[in-house]
Amino acid sequence: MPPLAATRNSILPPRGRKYDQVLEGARQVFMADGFEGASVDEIARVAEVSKATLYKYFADKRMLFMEVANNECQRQAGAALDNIVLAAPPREVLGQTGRHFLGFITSRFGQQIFRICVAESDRFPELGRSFYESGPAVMRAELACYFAQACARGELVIDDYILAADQFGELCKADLWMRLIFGVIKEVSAAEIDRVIDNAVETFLARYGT
Amino acid sequence: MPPLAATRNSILPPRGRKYDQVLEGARQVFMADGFEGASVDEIARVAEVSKATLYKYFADKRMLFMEVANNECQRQAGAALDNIVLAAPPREVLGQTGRHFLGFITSRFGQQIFRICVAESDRFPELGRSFYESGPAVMRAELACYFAQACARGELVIDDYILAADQFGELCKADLWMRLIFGVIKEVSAAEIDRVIDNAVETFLARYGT
DNA sequence: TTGGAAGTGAACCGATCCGTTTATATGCTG
DNA sequence: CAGCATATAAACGGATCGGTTCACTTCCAA
Repeated sequence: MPPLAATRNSILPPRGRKYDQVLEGARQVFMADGFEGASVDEIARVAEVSKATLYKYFADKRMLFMEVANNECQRQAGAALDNIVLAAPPREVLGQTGRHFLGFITSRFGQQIFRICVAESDRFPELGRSFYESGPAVMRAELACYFAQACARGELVIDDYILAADQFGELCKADLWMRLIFGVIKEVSAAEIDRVIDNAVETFLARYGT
Repeated sequence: MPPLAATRNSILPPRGRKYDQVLEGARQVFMADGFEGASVDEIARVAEVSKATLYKYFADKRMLFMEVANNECQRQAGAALDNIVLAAPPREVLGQTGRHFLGFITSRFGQQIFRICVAESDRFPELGRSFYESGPAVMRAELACYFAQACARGELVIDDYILAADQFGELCKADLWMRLIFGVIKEVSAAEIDRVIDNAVETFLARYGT
């Protein structure tokens, strides 16, 4: 599509502020092409905004990227583990949590944000940390919190909640994630997810269950 | 070091062929800067070779990179798990293997090659697969092989060797690796490694031990 | 209506980089 | 010494990209 930019935003009245347009366009392009791969011109085009306007709101490409990344991290942290039922028995909680977790990290979106964070964490040292704090660290804390309560109820026996949470998280990946990241497989079937999660729960409870 | 290229290779007689110089220079630069970050001029400079010579041996930058990556993968696969003693008891074998594995993936080199494979597996679809096959897949197979023998001796009870191997590999990371990749921590202490590995073995044997 | 802020499109600058070319130098072989 | 393949330095072409500038338009509020 060479020119074609004649779509105009005639339908929508004033529409959201230009700032948001830029952010949304940047989100799309960065997610699709990474940091280096994304060109500011393309972002401006997708955002249906002139490059001059873009640079009125964001000092440079790095700042724009950081803003997008932080937004994504926060959004993701929000929808993380709302549905954890602290009173339910371990087997059920672990299964649900694991499935949710695995579902996210194997999603197209989860993969892409991980890719970018890994690739760009040299250029943006804060990016990796920020992502970790608002992503994996949150799940770890929530899970540890649940473990504490389950232990109090005598349903689990754990000395190091944090390490146990880490172990469960890792068990849920069980190579599925590795093969996805490296493109050995393109997607995972529901059956594979079930098998991995069930076995993760089984192994976890073998150690920590009562 | 601006010019400084006056070192000349006077000391070494004919030295390895120019081809190898290029490959070695490319290895250094790619490992340090990634694919996009590495400039061909810098590679030629580090390799102490003219750019024209470089392009006589390699069609383009991508080809050169693939060659470097494949070499690294093979080299790494070789030094993988030579020291696995198939007759030793599980607790010992798992501990040693886990320590070796964790040592590699937390090393500067292991981190860097992982970074590059992740970042560039869009551009080079074969790269990720190649790395996986000659890296994680090898350890998985070796471990599964050991499990089979240990089961035959009644030391372990495992129905799915592959999945068990994956689980152990994941348990060995236990968030340590994640924090490294994202730059949350810069290096891991020996004590942390011991703690993670010991707990990985413990959890694994709780499920599969006899 | 008017004036100023906000937005636009396009051109432009400087820098980087890949890959090629050219003119020269070096070293090996007969 | 002659001849040829190989290597070198340096420059260049073509392309991309980040970021700026500028002349022009649109919109809104006083």
